[in-house]
Amino acid sequence: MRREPLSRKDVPSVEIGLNAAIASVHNDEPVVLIVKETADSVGASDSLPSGPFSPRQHRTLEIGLRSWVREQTGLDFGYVEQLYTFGDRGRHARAEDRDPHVVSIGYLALTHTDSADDLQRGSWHSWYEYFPWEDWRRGRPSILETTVLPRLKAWAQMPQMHEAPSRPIDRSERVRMCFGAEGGAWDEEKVLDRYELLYEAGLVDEAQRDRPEFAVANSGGPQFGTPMIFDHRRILATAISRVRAKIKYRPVIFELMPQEFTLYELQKTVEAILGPHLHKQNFRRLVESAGLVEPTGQVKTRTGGRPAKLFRFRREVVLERPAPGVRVKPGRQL
Amino acid sequence: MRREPLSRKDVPSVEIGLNAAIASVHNDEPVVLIVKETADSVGASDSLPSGPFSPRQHRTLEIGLRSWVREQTGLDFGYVEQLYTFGDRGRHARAEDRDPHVVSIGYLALTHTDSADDLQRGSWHSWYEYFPWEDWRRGRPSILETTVLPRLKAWAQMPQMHEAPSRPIDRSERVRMCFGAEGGAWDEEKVLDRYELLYEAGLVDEAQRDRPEFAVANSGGPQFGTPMIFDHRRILATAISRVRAKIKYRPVIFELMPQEFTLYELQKTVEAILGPHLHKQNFRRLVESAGLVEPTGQVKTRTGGRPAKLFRFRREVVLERPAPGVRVKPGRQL
DNA sequence: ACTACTAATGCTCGTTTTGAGTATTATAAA
DNA sequence: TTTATAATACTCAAAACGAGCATTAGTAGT
Repeated sequence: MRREPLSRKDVPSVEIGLNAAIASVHNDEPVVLIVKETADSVGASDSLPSGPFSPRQHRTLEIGLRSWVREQTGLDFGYVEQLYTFGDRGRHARAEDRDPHVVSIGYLALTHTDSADDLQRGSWHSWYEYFPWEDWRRGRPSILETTVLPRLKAWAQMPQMHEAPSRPIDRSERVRMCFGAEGGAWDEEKVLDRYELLYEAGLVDEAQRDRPEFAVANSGGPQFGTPMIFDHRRILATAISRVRAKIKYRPVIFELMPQEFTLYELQKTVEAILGPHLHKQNFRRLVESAGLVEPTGQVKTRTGGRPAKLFRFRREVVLERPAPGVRVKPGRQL
Repeated sequence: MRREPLSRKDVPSVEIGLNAAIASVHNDEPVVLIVKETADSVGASDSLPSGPFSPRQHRTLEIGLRSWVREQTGLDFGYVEQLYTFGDRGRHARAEDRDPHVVSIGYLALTHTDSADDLQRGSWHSWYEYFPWEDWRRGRPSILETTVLPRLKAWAQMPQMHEAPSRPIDRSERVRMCFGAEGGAWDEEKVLDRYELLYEAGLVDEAQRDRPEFAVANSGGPQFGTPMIFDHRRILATAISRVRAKIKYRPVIFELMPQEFTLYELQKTVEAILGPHLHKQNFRRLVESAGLVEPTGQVKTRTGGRPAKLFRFRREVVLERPAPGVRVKPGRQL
């Protein structure tokens, strides 16, 4: 039968939280803008700039987001895109905690900053404080062998009493899929999948916060990255996944660059995001032949060697090519 | 200064609408599940299955979505993913209409159906009823030359009084970018961009519904596709964009296939989604060498020619490859 | 001024992937 | 048996890619 319009009193209404993962790169280190927020009972937690959406004051969701960020940090950013809408701040948070229910919408913003920009509040933190296992800048991070994989394997071996016997993929398979153990390839885009697996295994602090009944069995501790308030670390993981995927088919990398840059600076920025593994000459061939950049005619000296030509982003490329981006192949090996 | 927690009475709360664009393919025609809904004042409009999210009854957003779809159509689907959260049902709807404010979350579901499946309510409609300019199955659709592009070009020429003089991209550029006029390539993924441009130009009926002051100047009429209730056509456009993009790097196409299928049936399904332009022999080489499928050993006779081997989806491929999908190049020409 | 060092840039080359054919084979229908 | 139709097999050139060597134009030190 057909659904009757709900009367005014029955409209189920919820609060909407807007959250911004604002990413930048500071001398080859990928960073995110963090504010400290006082959560209930515990001390100040790392938090993304965020605030509730109030339709009376904000004409659109994005305007609301920008005004919260401005108020909390003083930053005005350019590029922003919506990431995902999460239905519960901690996925396993118990029902009695959720009244009123909060739905959080995560956004990704990209911005170029240099030391001249002053934040009123908040500070830039490396991504890898929150996701140390994602830091492949100096090769495969040792935390994988010493901590992450052993704990995950132990979890995969645990008897699973309350779960359906015919799960589509079993725990070991999922560990292999997310972390590329035993011959599987490491996929730098699976940041969210890895975080969610660690959450499900009860290893990240947020899992113990949301499900205290598992705290003893699985004490994770700080070696699983710095925790964040509510579901903010999950939003940040989503943001990192999205940037890593998106620079391959959209020219969003230039949102992180100054107006003029050398090709090597561009490569270093890409590598800060994806992990370092690009062949310098081929990278240059790639971005030039794709028409992503054009020389400004200027050069930058004091590079330590031969002066480097300066380039700028060719905005017209979006008119010419269907999927302009730094088209590095998925799943290259390092 | 820091944001104080809002008191219970001040919590700005909104209604959340859950909307499902459920896609399938019925003999090489891409279809979406439509229900008829009575909007205020006008008659029954085409609508996506949808309903409000009520946290008391639905543990997660997705569970809420599934239960509305089941109630309204009797269908249980498998694969679903979130698309986007829209802050206003019609983007330019006037403020006084939005109380309480509705935020709609769009979902994409993919399902295989055959004639044996019976819907309790609702019916399958071709995508192209709503987006005739997207129908490239018989070459470039004539509606582009006869109707869409002339009207858009007229709009691009219009004096733009109230707009900022330094718009980053002007109207003509945007028409060219979205519709590939004058040498630009047609990008089959830009379904949403094209719909939003037509909305902004006041050509689709929804624009006139939301902004009656433009109705006279821009009467669009039914040649711009069948309109839908609220922002449902925008959600459908988002869904089509997403499927068209996603089958290229994730094996979601198999959600639309039966358990066993021939390679040509698979190709026809891909072409139903993307437009028909694939080279048969190369398509076969592509999916086989990517390990996406494996032969079942059976053959299908009465194909009209030589019997075709039957294949099934190799689920293991997601463990092996970082981005398994039908990796057709972006922006191939037909 | 000359030399050593460094990083940018230019170029080559073998391999892989892709696009576009032609040729062959196994059925159903006439 | 013939014919039509599609499935399947194979070929080949062009383009893209990965990896390396070679050259150049600066800086810093003598």
